[in-house]
Amino acid sequence: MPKVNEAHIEAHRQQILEAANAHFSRQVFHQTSVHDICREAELSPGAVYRYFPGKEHIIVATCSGCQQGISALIESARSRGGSPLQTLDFIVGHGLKMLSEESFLEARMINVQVWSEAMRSAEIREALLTVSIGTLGQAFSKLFLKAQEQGQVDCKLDSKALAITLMGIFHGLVLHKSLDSTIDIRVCSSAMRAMYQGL
Amino acid sequence: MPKVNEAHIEAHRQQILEAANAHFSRQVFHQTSVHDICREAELSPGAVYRYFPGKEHIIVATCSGCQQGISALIESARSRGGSPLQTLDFIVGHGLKMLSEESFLEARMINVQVWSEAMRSAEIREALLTVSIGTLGQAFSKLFLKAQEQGQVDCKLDSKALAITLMGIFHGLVLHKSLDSTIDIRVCSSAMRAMYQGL
DNA sequence: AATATATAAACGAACGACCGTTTTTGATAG
DNA sequence: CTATCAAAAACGGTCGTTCGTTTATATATT
Repeated sequence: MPKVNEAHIEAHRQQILEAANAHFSRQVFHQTSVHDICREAELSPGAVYRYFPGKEHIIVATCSGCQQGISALIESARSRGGSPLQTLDFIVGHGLKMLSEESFLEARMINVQVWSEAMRSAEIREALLTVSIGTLGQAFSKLFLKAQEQGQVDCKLDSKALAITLMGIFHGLVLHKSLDSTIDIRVCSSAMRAMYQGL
Repeated sequence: MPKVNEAHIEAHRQQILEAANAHFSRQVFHQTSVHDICREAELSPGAVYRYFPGKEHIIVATCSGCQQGISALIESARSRGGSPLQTLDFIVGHGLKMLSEESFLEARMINVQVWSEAMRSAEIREALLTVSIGTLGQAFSKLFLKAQEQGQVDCKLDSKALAITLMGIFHGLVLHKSLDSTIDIRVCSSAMRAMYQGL
């Protein structure tokens, strides 16, 4: 058997990760065995261990991968242009809509699990701090600062605090929606807007 | 040896739970073995299994126990009296202070773990929904409603939505503080107040 | 062009360690 | 003596991982 091309390797890694994700949304990380993942990916343990050094790395890869939704949302909000407040409204509105979608149920539950894993693994914690808090927080912070310069947000409020609070709301709502998928979180948008738009 | 005193039984259960908590704040639930808990509690497995039917029950008991802080805070806020807004400010202020305390680091981390366990165990999920979201949410909801009746909060906002959002902030901040204990979350109080006090 | 060889990938049974739980045994207080 | 509690060894089972083997294909040789 000749050496397989680089793209094929990445495809296999992706295939394993998808199989892992399929299980992670039904059972928790630590209730999912490597054999489970192998069966789902239709691969032998030997093959899986060729592409990942161990179960821990599969988990870490999963954790890193499940935050692309937020990054993508910010990117699309940025490219839309408009005033800082409009950008914020866009992120809040579409963020809440995204979290409310039925198809995001699995992603939400995995996200909560990832938080727990971060309490254990420094690597996962770093990834979370960089993306989920770093990127998002800085984006929000800048937007609030700009909005304050334009007089659209109360200057007495700390832009950093506003950013942390807004992020907190999102993460909190992810948790609530994971615990009870029947609650409607889209009604929160007006409350969130009241926070930064109360002139 | 005759049957031991009922109070003694509860004392032993508490001792085991404390030993479990000591480990849970350092290692995750599923990384701490029953033997670890036994060693910490200076008890044999046989003794531990006399007071708990299994590891799962120890985890559930821990989960249920780590939400007393919130209930106590609400109770003390209620008994203080004052206007709805004052009560809210009291809860927000003292809640943030509580979360910021160094001694709450372990409790915070365990809390995040509990959320993850709720994705797996219906029993834990129920407990969380009842206390952490039910009790707290209803308390907030009533306070907002009263405040609206008194014209202290914008009537156009949905009191339920305000309650969910405010809870979300708290839970989100628990997560943030667990990931990075250096951040200052007390500055968020003004942002939180702006949300419901923006007349 | 056909065959042989080298090499990389995949398989899957098996291993060893660990974990939650049980059971056996001994100690002790009434 | 008896009933209760605790200690400790041990058990059954599972899990992550390894490794000897097989399979498949690109390359070299004739």
